[in-house]
Amino acid sequence: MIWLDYQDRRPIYEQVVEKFKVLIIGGAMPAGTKLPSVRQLAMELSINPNTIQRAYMELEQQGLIYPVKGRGNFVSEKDNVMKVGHEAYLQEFCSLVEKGRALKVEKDLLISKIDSCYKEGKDDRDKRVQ
Amino acid sequence: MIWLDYQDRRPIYEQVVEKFKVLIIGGAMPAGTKLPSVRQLAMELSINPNTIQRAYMELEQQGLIYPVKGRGNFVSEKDNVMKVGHEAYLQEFCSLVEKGRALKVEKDLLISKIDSCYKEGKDDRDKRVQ
Amino acid sequence: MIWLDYQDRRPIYEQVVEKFKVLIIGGAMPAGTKLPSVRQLAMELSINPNTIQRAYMELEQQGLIYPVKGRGNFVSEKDNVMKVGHEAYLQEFCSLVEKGRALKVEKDLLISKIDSCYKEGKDDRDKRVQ
Amino acid sequence: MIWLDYQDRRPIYEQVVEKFKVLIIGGAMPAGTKLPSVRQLAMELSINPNTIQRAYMELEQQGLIYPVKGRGNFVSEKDNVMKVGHEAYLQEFCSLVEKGRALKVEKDLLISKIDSCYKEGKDDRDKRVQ
DNA sequence: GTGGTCTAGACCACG
DNA sequence: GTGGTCTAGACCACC
Repeated sequence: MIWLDYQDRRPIYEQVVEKFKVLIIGGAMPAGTKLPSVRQLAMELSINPNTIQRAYMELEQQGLIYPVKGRGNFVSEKDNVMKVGHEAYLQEFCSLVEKGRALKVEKDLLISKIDSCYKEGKDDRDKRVQ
Repeated sequence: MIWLDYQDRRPIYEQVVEKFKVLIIGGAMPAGTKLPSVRQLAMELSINPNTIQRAYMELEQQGLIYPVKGRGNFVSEKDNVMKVGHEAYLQEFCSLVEKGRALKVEKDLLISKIDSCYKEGKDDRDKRVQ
Repeated sequence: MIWLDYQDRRPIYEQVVEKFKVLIIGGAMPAGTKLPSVRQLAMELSINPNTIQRAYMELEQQGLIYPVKGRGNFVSEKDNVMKVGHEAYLQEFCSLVEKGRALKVEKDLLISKIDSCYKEGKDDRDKRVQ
Repeated sequence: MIWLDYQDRRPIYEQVVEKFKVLIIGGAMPAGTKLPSVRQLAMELSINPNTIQRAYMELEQQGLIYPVKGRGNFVSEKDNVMKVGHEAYLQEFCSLVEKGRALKVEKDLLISKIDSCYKEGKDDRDKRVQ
C-alpha cells in the first residue's frame, strides 16, 4: 500500500502522513475508506506501532481521518479533505516561488518547468488510452 | 545585515545559510565581498559562535564562499555561484510541482500564483523608482 | 429512534447513554416506557449487542431505567430521574464556568451565549406552532 | 508550577496541556516566557519525559508555544494566544448549554450559577485588597 | 481484534 | 543541556 524511503532525512511518521495525504486528497481513498490497522501496517513496514500511531494522530488532527474505537481509522468526509489539502499546499508553493524570486530565477523558467511536469502526466494518460 | 526568526521551525544555522544564499545568488553580495566575522555576527545575533561557524562551513561546502586563514570568509567567483544556486532550487521546485500534480491541483492555478508573486515584486520596484 | 455519529470521538456506548438520558430527563420517554430490546437496537444501529448492553447497564446504575427479567428495560419513576439528571449536569456546568473565569472570559459574554441558545429554542417552537 | 490530579480520568498529557493553556491564555505566562524543559518538568512531576513532550507538541500545534532547538519552548505572541483561547472555549460552552436545554434545565438557573461563580472571584480580589 | 496512553531507555541534531 | 524521533513492551478501554 505504501512504502518508506530510508534515504529520506525526514522522520518516518512524516513520510507516512505525506503518503496518506496524497492518497486521500488525490482521491485514491474516498471518504469512509478504512485505513490499515496500526499494528498491521507497522508489521508490513517493519517499524514500531507507535510510529504509525503518531502518523495517524497527525492525520486526525488535520481532519483527514477519524478513529472509531475498536474498529479502526477511516477517511473523513470530502469537505474537510479538500479544504485542508489544497490550501496548505498552495501556501507552501507560494513561499517557494517567493524564494525563487529572491534568487532571481526567471519567471518563465518556472512556468516551463510546470508545463513539462504536467505534460508528463498527460502523456501517461495518453499512453493508457492507446 | 541579516536577522533571525525564532518562530521559524528550521534550525538557526540553516536560516543563516538561507539568508546569505539569497544575498549572494541574488547578487547583493558580489564575488570577493567579505562576510562578517564569525564572532562579530554571533554577537550581533546573540547566538553561539558555533552556530555561525557551522553555517559558514555549509556555505563553503556548497562552493558559495571560501575562507582565507587569518582574514575571513569571502564570496566565490560568479561561475560557482550561479551553477550552485539555480540548479538546486529548480530541483526543489520541480519536486513540489510533482507533489501538486499528485494532489490534483490545477496547473493554471499554480501559474497564476507565480504571476501574482512576480507581479508584486515588479510593483515594489516601480514604487521605489517613483 | 436514536442514531450514532461516528465522527464523534466519544465511545459509542457513551453516545447511546447520552441520547437516552436526554430523552428520559427531557420527558420524551415518561416513567414506565419500554426501551427497545438490546438485540433489536443493536441490529438497527448495526453495532455489537455488547455495546448496547453496556449502555443500558450504565443507565441502570444511574437509576434512570430498571430491567425486568424476560420482559425488557423500563424508564424509572420521575423522582429518580429528576434527581439524577439536573444535579450531575449542573456540576459539569459549574466546572466549565470556573474554567472560563480562569481564562478571563467576560461573564456577560457567557450569559449572552445562553440567551441566544435558549432563544433559538423558543423560536423553533414558535415556528412549529405557526 | 503545575501539578497532576491522578483521580482525573483524562490522560496525563491532556491535563498538562490544560494547565498550561490556562496559564498562557489567562495571562500568567506572557509572550516569550520560557516553559520548563521537558526533562526537568518530567522529573518534578515524576512522569516520563515522553508524556511532557507530547503535551508540548499539542500546545505547539495549537499555536500557543513554539520550540527553539537547543534552547527550549517559549510562549507565542499574543495574537495567536487570544484567538485560539476564547474561540475554542466558547464553542465548548455553547455545546454544553445546548445539552442543558435538551435536558430542560431552567435558563435562569444556569445564569445564577454563573453569577455565583464570578462573584466568588470578585470576593477573592476584595479580600486581597483589604 | 481495534485504537489510546504510558513507561523506559536509546539515539540524533542543535546550540 | 535542549528538543525531536524511535523502539520495545506494557496496560487499558472499546467493540
